[in-house]
Amino acid sequence: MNNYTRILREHNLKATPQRLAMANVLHVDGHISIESLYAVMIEKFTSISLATIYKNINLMVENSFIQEVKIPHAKSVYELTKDTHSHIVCEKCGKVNDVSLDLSTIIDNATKQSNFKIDKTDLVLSGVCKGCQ
Amino acid sequence: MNNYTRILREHNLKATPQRLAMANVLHVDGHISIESLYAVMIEKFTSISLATIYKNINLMVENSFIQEVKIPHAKSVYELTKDTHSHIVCEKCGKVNDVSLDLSTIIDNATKQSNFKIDKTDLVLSGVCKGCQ
DNA sequence: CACTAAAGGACAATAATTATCCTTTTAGTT
DNA sequence: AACTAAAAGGATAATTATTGTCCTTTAGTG
Ligand SMILES: [Mn+2]
Ligand SMILES: [Mn+2]
Ligand SMILES: [Zn+2]
Ligand SMILES: [Zn+2]
Repeated sequence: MNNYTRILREHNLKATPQRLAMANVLHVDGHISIESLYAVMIEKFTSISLATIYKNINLMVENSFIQEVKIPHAKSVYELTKDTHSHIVCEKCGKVNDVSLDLSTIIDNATKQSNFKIDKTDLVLSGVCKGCQ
Repeated sequence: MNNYTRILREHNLKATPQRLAMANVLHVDGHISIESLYAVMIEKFTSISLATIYKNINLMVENSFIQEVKIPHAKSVYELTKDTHSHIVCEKCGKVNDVSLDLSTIIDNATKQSNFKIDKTDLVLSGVCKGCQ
């Protein structure tokens, strides 16, 4: 039993071929939009329904197996949940990369300033990647 | 000629009553979703079309007169463009507040790590506000 | 292998956003 | 103030994105 099968089962989700393939695409591509995911999936499952993609994406998000990343002026992408990290997106080519940044000082300041109890950060940096400069 | 009239004209946008009212709502409410904005606007302009709201929102965004703020697990809100700042949203009541945070160190680190030329940050902190704790 | 709940697929329904087309208004210009 | 051209508004159709329904198939369990 592979890794994704186990994780899906832990959330009482059946490990269907479609779901395992989705997990694999997410693993390989890293950050992918719904429409790109569908385009890749339909290669392997010629009759997969877009509804299946949506239903599974939503289930996986609810179970924190994957996460949505909202990108300025672009469609959301999805990724397998991993340790907290930030994102950097290229305004030219749209590439989305991970960046590991320590936001603890920022969170401390924001806590003082707002009196919120903060438990999550979503940081997306925008700019131009090496290749596009 | 009031302030918003002038700003709209600078962008070659006609200062219609609808647009001035929208700007005013954004000024008063701070961060507002399309549907809330429409709900407020229709009080003043009983026959305003939702298409007018969308068309104006899009025009104003294109002209950087306003900005979209994407919120995790919720609909986007819009605000008048002002100095760069971050946002903090309450997961209980949905309230969105501004926070002024110095991200320069973060940007430096991210630049080193990614080799991107960074020109914009979108940071949304999530948590629980004072009133909801 | 048999059984049952869950999931997939086709497609209808809904929600969100944009486009079209005609009328009205704005921002000048006489 | 009346005149005009371009822009914007409103009604509504069209498109796009997402969700729901319903029936068939499959995964997981014994
Ligand atoms: Mn990531
Ligand atoms: Mn703000
Ligand atoms: Zn690039
Ligand atoms: Zn709250």
